[in-house]
Amino acid sequence: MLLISRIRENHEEIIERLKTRGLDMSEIVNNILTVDANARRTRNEMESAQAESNQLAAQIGKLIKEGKKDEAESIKNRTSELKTSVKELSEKVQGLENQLKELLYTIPNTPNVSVPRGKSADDNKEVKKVGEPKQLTQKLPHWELAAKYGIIDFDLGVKLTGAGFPVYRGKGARLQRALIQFFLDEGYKNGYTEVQPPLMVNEASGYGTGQLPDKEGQMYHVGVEDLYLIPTAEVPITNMYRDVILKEGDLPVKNCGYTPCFRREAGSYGAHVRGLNRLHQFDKVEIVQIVKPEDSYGVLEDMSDYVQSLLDKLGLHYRVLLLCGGDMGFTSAKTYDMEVWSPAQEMWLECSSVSNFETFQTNRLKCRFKNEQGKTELAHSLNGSALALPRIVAAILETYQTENGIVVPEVLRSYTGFDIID
RNA sequence: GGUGAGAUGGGUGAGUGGCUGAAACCAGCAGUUUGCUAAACUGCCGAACGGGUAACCGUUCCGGGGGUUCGAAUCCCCCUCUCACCGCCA
Repeated sequence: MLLISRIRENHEEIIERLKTRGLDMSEIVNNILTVDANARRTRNEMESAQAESNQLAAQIGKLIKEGKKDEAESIKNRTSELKTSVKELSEKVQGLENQLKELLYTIPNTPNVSVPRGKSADDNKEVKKVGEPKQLTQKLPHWELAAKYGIIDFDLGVKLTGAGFPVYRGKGARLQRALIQFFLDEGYKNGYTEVQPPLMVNEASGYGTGQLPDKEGQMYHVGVEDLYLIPTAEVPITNMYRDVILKEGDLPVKNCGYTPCFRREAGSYGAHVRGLNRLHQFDKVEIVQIVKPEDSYGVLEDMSDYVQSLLDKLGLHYRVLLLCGGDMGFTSAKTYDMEVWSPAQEMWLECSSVSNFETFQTNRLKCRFKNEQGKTELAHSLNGSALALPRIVAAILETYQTENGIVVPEVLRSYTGFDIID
């Protein structure tokens, strides 16, 4: 949620920035300004009525103590008048403030100045490409390799649960576990504190990171207990800092965590969801940072570099995209996507997304810190996948396939305990 | 699932109708003093919103919502959550 104070001060600039997303929000922004002015004026009226009423109530108390009952009674008439007008005004204020909130919820984050204009993925800017597409003598897609070596069983998952819930077995399961461990160890080496959060969250957490109210349909809902299965570790890990005032010395907060992620992915179908490309349950290691505002863009680059270092170590061909305004998430001010090359499908697969949310999340979360002047100030929040497993597994299987089997990348061997899947 | 207790500021925890935005203690900040990785003493120390250049002023907030009252942390109703004991159980 954008800060109302920022809209008051810089509404022209905000409208301009939002054009980067291909949106014209001028009408809504102007609407907000009117409603806000209205709400403030009404609130002022209400507060002065309350102030008078409070004062009179204090007087009455005093008079009663002094035994001047008659005087007290005469003042009571005036306070009951005030009481009704306070009630009316407060209802009006509440109405206006709700209206304001509704309007604010509809405005996405303002893209940073470095974000390119654009409407769709076609307008994303490739900022880096590392490696070359692997030249393969055999070129089987990962789902065929998975079947050939018996490491991932999609049909069995359908039997147990449904499409999008694969069963990993044998070396497939070990490879999964190796990747998770590798990513967590790398995170630890880079100063991230590991967290094992709950896999279900309550409604308040859903609102905190913005999954609720609009993206309700994306999450699995456990009705009996009214809880949601997490779509990403970002939800519980970021919500740890909901309603928290950090000390300046606590920043930067650097957390990483492995969790399974659950996504309904309603409406997805077709060839691009084949195999591991899109699942309802998948594993991911997430990194989250809470930082001082002036540091957040430097940290975004650090996090992006860190994610790239993982892909480098795995020896995969990848590229880094700076997302254009139209392709960025609602809450992000700047996002880099990392896409890994799938040599058999001959397409790029998104495997990480690193974003700076500035105060968009922390405003709703009320995640603040006390700055040097002793003032509480909203922190900036960032997160990124480091990394999401399925597409990495797909890329590894396809990239390292040989006639003799799939060669395990060097860095994983101490974790897997084997160097070839055959 | 059953029974009982509770929800107060960064933490512990007083407070049963006006003098309480809230005692005390701890933590934190500033200073004084003695000086060796510290003690003693003094002062400050919640948040949000609005107004003012500022000092400052006003309003709201004691789990959430509603009610009684001139006046509610304190009384009444509803909800949520937490804890303890019992039952069940990885």
